[in-house]
Amino acid sequence: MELKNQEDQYLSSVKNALRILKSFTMDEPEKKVSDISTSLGLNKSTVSRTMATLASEGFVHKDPETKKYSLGLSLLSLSSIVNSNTDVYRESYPVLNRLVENLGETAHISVIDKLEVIYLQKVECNHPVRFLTHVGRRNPPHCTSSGKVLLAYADEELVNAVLEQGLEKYTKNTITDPIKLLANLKEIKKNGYSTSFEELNEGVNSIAAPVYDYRGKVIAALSVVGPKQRIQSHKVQGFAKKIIAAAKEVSDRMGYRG
Amino acid sequence: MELKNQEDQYLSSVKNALRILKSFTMDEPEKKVSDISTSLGLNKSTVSRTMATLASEGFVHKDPETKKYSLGLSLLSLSSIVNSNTDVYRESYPVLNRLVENLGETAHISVIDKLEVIYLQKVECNHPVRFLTHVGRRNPPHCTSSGKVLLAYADEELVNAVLEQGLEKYTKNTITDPIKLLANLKEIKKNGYSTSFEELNEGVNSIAAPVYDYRGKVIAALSVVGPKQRIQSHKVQGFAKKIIAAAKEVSDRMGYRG
DNA sequence: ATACTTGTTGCATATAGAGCAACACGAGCG
DNA sequence: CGCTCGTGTTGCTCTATATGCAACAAGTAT
Repeated sequence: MELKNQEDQYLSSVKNALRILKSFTMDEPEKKVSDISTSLGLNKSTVSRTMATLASEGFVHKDPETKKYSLGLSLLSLSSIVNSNTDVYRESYPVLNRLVENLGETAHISVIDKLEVIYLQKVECNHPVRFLTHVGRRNPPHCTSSGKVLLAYADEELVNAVLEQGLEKYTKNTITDPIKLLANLKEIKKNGYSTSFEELNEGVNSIAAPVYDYRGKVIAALSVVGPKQRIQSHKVQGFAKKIIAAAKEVSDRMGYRG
Repeated sequence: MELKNQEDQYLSSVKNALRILKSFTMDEPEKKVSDISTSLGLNKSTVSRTMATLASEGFVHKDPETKKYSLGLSLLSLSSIVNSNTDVYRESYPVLNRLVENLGETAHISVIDKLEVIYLQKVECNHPVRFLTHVGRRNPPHCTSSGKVLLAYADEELVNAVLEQGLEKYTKNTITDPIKLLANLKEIKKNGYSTSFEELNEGVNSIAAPVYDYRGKVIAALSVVGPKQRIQSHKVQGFAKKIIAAAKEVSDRMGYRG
């Protein structure tokens, strides 16, 4: 008998519901039944009934006036549980706090999930903020300091998968040549930290260092982000030293011995 | 024909999946298939297949070593979208920042959802923190300053529903007598702010004020929380004045004219 | 006023999903 | 070390569910 199709073993109506949830984005946080039906290729009665079920458990909320759906507070509740169980989340918090006070810039902890960088933890500086990042946000790995440091220490197959999905150009500084990216990753591993100079957003620079677990595996990145006026090229060495030290401290608290 | 059972119109396999997700708690962030099967009354093969489907979309994660499931990062991503669409979340942020700098204590924005208080926004002070609250956390409304201020301005039917679900005692200061709570709510409405003196957690005090939307409806609470050594009874008037002013400012930014 | 779009819901039908049983694997115990 | 028990997976069967169609209601646009 032929090998079973992987998709055949999943519950299709549950899949529908999850795909509907994931269709909401920052750019489109409110959606109509008909829009979802069109974009996901599902019958409008299917979408309507699935939405009613999601709403009954608080996963979406229907605006009674506009009839549009948005994501519901049950997701917020569950997300607060996601992190509570993550060692790096808890152990990094005091370290990020001190780093932010020390450097005066916003700091994050992030990991790679499904070929993207996702921010688990954020401690903000006192400067007026522009919501460039936030916990839960996903970003491409090839043009963020977090992403590049995680790729530098990652398995070759993860790196290859990222290269295969393409290196999208976000600014004039984005590295889109695979050969140049691989060279950059090698340099990052040598330096022990990575940088991104306006590679994802104009005017925004960041520096990141690897966080190790007790087995010596790189499991997260600790990064600092700010405007290029405050994170200038000539300051990078001093910032990097402190960021590496902070990442080392988080690693130590994770049971790393190196 | 008899009136249709409300539950009959929901998709049962989607309901199962959502109930499984909601079964995870802070106290039990990791669960086994058999535990979920027992606690939710579902067949273990049903739970197993539902979990596999949830995992395929990143809503849960299976630890390959322990075989235990925990909530996945897709929930974190989606939760970051939940708030981006909330006016009070965006408008309150700079106000909370200034208040925290001014008072030196942690501040929140919260709302009532399904008879519970849920924290939408949190700005932390520089004191060592104990993770008493976090965004997404739910708390009972009858013994938190946020909850009490929201109840004070709420419809009678919401207040009655809260009374009907019972007033659980958390500390020796928790108000468990409905008559006393209603009297307290009346006083809160008169004063324009509420307090909680160790009513939910020992040693923790908080003060909250109502946030209005453009129609003059109370849609959120702005609160400040800290240890009783720093938020003492004799300081409440001074703190309350600043908290009311901050809540007023958020209300103004929401289009409130009052 | 009419036409169109959207969302809901009754109904029919096909199949998906639930549950059973068997199996594989690992843990615990004697 | 062998046996027992618990856990999780998966093949299979059967029925109840979920999907889609069509009709309808309501709102919007012309």
